[in-house]
Parts: sequence; C-alpha cells; structure tokens
Amino acid sequence: MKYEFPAIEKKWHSRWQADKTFKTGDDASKPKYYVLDMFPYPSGSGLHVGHLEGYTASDIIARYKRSRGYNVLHPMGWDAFGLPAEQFAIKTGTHPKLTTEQNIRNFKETLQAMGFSYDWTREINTTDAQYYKWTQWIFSQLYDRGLAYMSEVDVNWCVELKAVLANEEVEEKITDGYTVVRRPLRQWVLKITAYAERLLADLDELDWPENVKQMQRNWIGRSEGVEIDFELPCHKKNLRVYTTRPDTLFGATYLVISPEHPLAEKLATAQQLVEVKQYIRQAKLKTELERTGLQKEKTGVFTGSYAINPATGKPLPVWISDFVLISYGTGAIMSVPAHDSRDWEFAKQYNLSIIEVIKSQHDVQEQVFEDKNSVCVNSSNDEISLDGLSFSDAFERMASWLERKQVGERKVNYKLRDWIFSRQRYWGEPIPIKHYDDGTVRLETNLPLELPEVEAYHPSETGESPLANITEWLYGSDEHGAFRRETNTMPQWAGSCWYYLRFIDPENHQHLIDSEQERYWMNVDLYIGGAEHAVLHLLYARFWHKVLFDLGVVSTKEPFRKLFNQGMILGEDNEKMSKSRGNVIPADHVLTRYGADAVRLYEMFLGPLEQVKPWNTNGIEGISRFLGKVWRLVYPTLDGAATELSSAPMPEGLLRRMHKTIKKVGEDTENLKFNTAISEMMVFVNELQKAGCNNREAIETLLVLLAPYAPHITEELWEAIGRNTSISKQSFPSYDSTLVEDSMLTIAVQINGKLRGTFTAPAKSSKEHLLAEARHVESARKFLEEKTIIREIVVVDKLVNFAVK
RNA sequence: GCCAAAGUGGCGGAACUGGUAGACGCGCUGGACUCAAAAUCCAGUGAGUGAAUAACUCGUGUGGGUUCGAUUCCCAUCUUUGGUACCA
Repeated sequence: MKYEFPAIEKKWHSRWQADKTFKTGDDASKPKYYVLDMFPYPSGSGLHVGHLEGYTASDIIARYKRSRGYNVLHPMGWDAFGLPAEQFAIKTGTHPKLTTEQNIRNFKETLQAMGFSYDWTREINTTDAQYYKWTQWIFSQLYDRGLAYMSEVDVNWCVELKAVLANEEVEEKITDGYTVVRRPLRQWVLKITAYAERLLADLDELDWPENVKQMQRNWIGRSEGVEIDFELPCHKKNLRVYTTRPDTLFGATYLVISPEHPLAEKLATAQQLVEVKQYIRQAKLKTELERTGLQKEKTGVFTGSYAINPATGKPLPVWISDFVLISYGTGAIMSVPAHDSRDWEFAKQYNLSIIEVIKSQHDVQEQVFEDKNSVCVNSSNDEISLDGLSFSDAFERMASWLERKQVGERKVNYKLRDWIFSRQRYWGEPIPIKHYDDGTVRLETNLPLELPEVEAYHPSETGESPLANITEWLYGSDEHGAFRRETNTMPQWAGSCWYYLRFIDPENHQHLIDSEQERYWMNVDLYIGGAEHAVLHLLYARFWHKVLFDLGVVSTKEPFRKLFNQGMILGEDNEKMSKSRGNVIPADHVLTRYGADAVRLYEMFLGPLEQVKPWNTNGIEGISRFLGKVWRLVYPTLDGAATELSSAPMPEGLLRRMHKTIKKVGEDTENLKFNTAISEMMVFVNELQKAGCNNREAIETLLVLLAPYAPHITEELWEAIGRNTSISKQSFPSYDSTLVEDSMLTIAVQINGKLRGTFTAPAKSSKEHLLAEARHVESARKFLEEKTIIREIVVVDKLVNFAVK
C-alpha cells in the first residue's frame, strides 16, 4: 500500500473529532498538565510556517504528557480585538466582526489541518461579549481598588487627522507631512507601579528564560537612591532632586530641572524670563522621540536662580533642560559632571564647573570618570567626611547624614510607569464607566456593556472614539442622574491578560472562574510563545494575575510557571518573513504538498526550538523520506498488505538501540529538544530498515515514540498492525537501563592528546586491561618508539592517553 | 553607549559533568534497479599534501592561557542577532 497522506490525515481528523479523543480529562485523581500557546490575533494574511512552530511544539508536549498519564489542558482561542480589523473597516466599511469571523475560520482550518490536539470545546474569543464581560469585570475590580484612574496624559496628537498616534506611527506621519504635537488628553491609567516590587521579586521563582526575566527587571528598573532638598534662597520652597549617587553630593556643581517642572518658570529671574519661556514652549512642541530618542546635543537654559548645596553650603546655578524627564524621580537632578557623562557633556557645553570627588585615574576636566570602584575625595565639611570611603559606605553615610539633618530621605524609584489603558478606538472592550452631569464617575454594573453598532469607524472630531457619535448608546440616565458613557475602549492587551484562566472554565456565567477548577489547573505549566512578548504582555498579565490573587479569584501568585520562547523562523533568504520581501511560506502551501506530519516534523527538525533559523523547503524532503521509510516498515510493497509482525526476540544490537531510543526520545521531548529526538528516531528507523526488522515490539515502540510528533501516520499504521484503540491512548514505553549502553565499546588511543588509533573492549573493562590493549594498537605504537612515557591517563569506556617526551 | 545570547563542513545543525569534532538531515558524486524517468536501495562526501580505501598536517570567529587532553573552562578581541535608549 502506498502512503497517501491527504486521505490518511483527513480520516484521522474526523475520527478524532467523532470520538472526542482530545477532550480534556476530568479525572481529578490524575496529575494535571496545562500547556498553553500564546493565542493568535487572527490576521487576514493567514498562518505561515513560522506561526506553526510554537503550536507544533506545544502539541507534541501535550500528546507526550498524555502518554505519561497526565490530564492535559491544551486549549486555543483568539485575541481578536485589534487595529487591523478596524482599519479594514475604515477602508471598506466591513464590520470588524465579520472580518474577524472569517479570519478565525481560516486560522482554525489550518490549525486543524495540522492535527493539533486542542480541546476545541474550550475555544474562546476575546471579542465575544460573554468573554469581555469578565474583562470588564476585572476592570471594575481594578477601579474599585483604586488601581484604575483618569489622568491627563500627553499623547501624540495629529492635528490634521484629529487622532492620537502610537509612538511608532509618529515618524511615519511626520514624513507624510502631518503635524504631530504632544497634547494632554484624558486617559484611563492602571496603577501597575503599585505592584512594581512584587512583579520584580516574584520573577526569581519562575522557570523562565533568564534573558526574559532580565528584560523585565530592566523594564521595572528599580533603583535605590536619595531625595535631597536644595534650599532656594529666593523662594520659600526647596528644590527636591533624586539621585542614586548621594556619595557625590560634594561634587554637585549645578542643578537641572525638567521644562515641565512646576518651578521651571517661577525660578526664572526677570532677566532670564523670556529665554526660559521660549525654551519651555519649544520643549512642548517636540515629540517624545525627538526629546529622548536620538543621541543628540543637549540643550538647556539658565533660570538665573541658585540653590544651596547642603553639603558645601555653596550656591549652585539651576538650569532647565529637556533631557531631564518630569515623569521620573522628582523631575529635577543634581549634576555631578566629574562622574556622570551626561552631566559632563552638559557642563562642557555651558561652561559649568567640574569638581572631582571620586579618586580618578585621569583629569576629570578632560574626561569623565564614571567608575564606581574608587574612593571619595574632596568630600568633607565640619560635620561629615566621605574621604576614602567606597561607594556603598559613602552612600550610607551621606544618606544618614541627610536624613538626620532632615534635608533628604532614602527613596526607591522604578522606571516602570503606570499603564495607559485607554484607546480612542471602536474595536475594543468598552470601558464600563458612566460620567454623570455632576462630574461624578460610576461603574456600569450591568455587564457586559456591549459594543454598539456604528455607521462609521473613523474617530470623532474631538479625538474621541467612534462611540462618541452613537448618541443612543452614549447617553442615558439612572437613579444617580443623567450620564454620558466612557467612549474610550481598552487596549488589545486587555483580553490577553487573563485568557489562560478562562480556558479552565469557559462557560461559567456566574464567575470568572470556578475556584475548585482554578486550584486544580493553575499554574500554566508550560507557556510557549514568541520573545516579542517578553515584556509587555507578560508583565501586564502578571500584574492582573496578582490583582486577582489579592481578590481571592486565583490561588497562585504567578500565572505561568515555565515560559519558553520559540525562535523565529526566517524566510529561505535568511531574512525575516514579510509580505514586502515576498519570502513568506504560507502554511497551506507546505501542508498540501507534504502533509501535516511532515510539516510538524520538519518544523521541529530545523534546529533547537529557541533558536532563530531559516526555513529551507528542500530540507523537508528528508522528512518525507523518513516518513516513507516508517511506512514501508509496515507496508513494504506498494500493492501488498501490512507485513506480518513477528514476536521472535530481536537481535541484541537492535534491542539495545531500541532502549537507547526510548531513553533519548523521552528525555529530549521532556526538555523540548525535539530536533535531536527526531534524529534519534531516524537512527532507529535506519537500523530497523537495514536489518529488515519486522519485530512487533520494535515497530510498536517506534510508532508510540513517534506519535506525538507525527500523529496521523502513526495512528494509521497502529491500526494497520491490528491495534484498535487510538495510539494517543498508549503509554510512553519505558527502557531497561542495562540495555541503553553498548556491551562493546570503541576505545580511543591518544598520544599527547592526539588520536592515533582505536580498539574495542567490553564495557567497564579495568584500567589495566585498557592500558595493556592500548599498548598493542599498531597505529599508535610507532609514536611510542624511542619516547619516554611520562604519564598514562585512562578514562574507562572512553580512551587511553599516553603523554610522551 | 548599555544589557543578553550566539559564532562548528557547501547548507540546517550534533557533541553527556573537559575525553575519538561534524550525529541526523539537505545538497553533491558514483553505483544498483529501469527501455527511460520518478521512487527506492548501496557507497562516498571538513580542508590540504598523496596514485592511494596508506600516511601525515591543519581544522569549531580571532589572539593568548589553564590542562595529559579544550567546540566545552579563563582572559582579551572581532562579528552577528535580540532588547533598551539621556530613568540621574
């Protein structure tokens, strides 16, 4: 019989569906395993081979864990709110819902064609009102706890388009000739900063790639420092700065405040006022990108005022510069140009003095000295001296002194900002908030608050979302009076912040999740997805999870115990796959040509899962051949029936190979090293084929090992050899540890570490025996002639090395 | 600039805690089967010198070091990729 994958794959898809083969088990006595993919945004362009990599990996794990006796939860859903569908709607008038539905159908078809063992009865869709009801419910909880608030936030406002732009869009629009300014707009903001410390600390216990944890740590950006008050003789108020280097206070020679600082204009002396005002105005016109993006020359303006350095008592000029960010620390800094490159640059540019306070290896007038591993100098007054102290000692002494004098206090700061949570869009979850005429704000308690139909998807004249145009939806009244609804919607992140919970209990109308189910299934044991979500999605989801933990909705501190980032698959030209490059390999093309099993195997055979690697369609031929060989083990001839399997014992060599293969495939699969597991199975198949083996145990073992990787062909052959239950119900075989090692080994003979010959010896031979054998190896002997052996190294089962002179 | 990861044949990649570098696959070369092709099977395939399936030399980005022995450990350096961008 011939291997006809299209018919075989189709047959098993319908068989699995009819038999509900992959419905999640509910036997609570079994251990559970929750393996989750980052669910996709169903885009219009369909799936390509890169998308299938992570899904294939998670499916192999799901099937493998089932064979190890676990209840496996392996669900799939759709992160279906988002910009592309809305932009398509603006262009064509097609409702995003329709576009989304169509794309989902398309995506689902491909995923099913791949034979993924998802439990489709748990499919969820973030745009489903029964789903976003709970997204809105979580928002309500955040609001009630004071974790959601409104704030005037500077946004990128496009004057001509009357629309808010994302940071990434700004440059593009400016090139197109539009004007983009920073303008404050009322936004909903989530107080993620309240969880900064826990988000940082709990990273330690996660089994995540170290680089992802590091990226999150950097993003949270914890720093320990001191806030110091500088007296302003001409003002009632002090000027408070934040610094992580209080040890350098004696070297502070000027202060800089942000243009947005409340004192910026007030500190300007009459003489400087015009210049200061102009500088502040200009700073406002600059976009975020222009101000912070490029490494460019610093600008600044002197206020004319001075502040007193609490350590030296000397007056320091106060400057304004836009390199100081109002949103970090106090929006004001003390500058120590001798030991900070930014301050040094600024000082050189405006001719400000530079004082060395850390023992430097060179002249700080010529070059900045930033090394922390040196000691303080020139740092003493009547009350305190830091001279000779290391960084940490000096930090402590200065911080304590400032606190005693009540001119400063220790402060921990984070780079992490609160999360701007509103979007001026239609295609997102409506924020369930009512604004009353008297200015009060209340939650909408009747959830879900559904998205109304609209005529046009353009933003409104005021920069509000299209919802502002639907008066019948917008206005209403209740016992608290007349209200206007919030027109902002949630960002795309919202739905993906908690979807892993809903998969556990997708139909629950009373609660977000049943707590008994939650306790059984959480955490997610393995979360597979792309590294592009290393920070935002994974940080936002952790934040919400911790809030839900505080609310008692979930029982674990963290959602995802183990995270794995699959590496991107590049096009055949070694470039990132993109439409514009024309190097995209659509999933459907390879599927129809080679079949799901071949695609699954090849995706994994390409290289280590975590690595970035190019696709090479030629390479899949090797996988096709491999599957052909497996097929012919059972169906040796084109027109004949399945081969008669024998139960006679197999030769020892094959038996050992089989046990080796079981061990290696088990361990490699467990560790997501699928490429080497496949290569091991290839070796096994090659040996079976060479030996013309028709041993039942050998063939059945092979099929069970291969089943998680290539489920269709293995089901078909399993049936062909007379087994009548799905191979997916088989237990993973165990190996005999006495059979995984060879009985005869090849021992290397080295002279001075160079290979000069080999001989064979029984495993676990004694050192003496190996040494004696090695001396007789012809090819090595001549290297020993007329030499003195100064050392003999014997590694049992490996080699003998003679060090000679 | 800073942080992280990685550099191995023509190509994708393999190599356990330092122990025979190049498993497995692609590609290529030759052969078998065939009228022929496809498919399949067999043999070979890091580079160099050699008539050679003899023998030797070189070889895991580069330069050093530790070691009987280094792709693996240490130092320096170059390149590539990802992240980040004045966070004081």
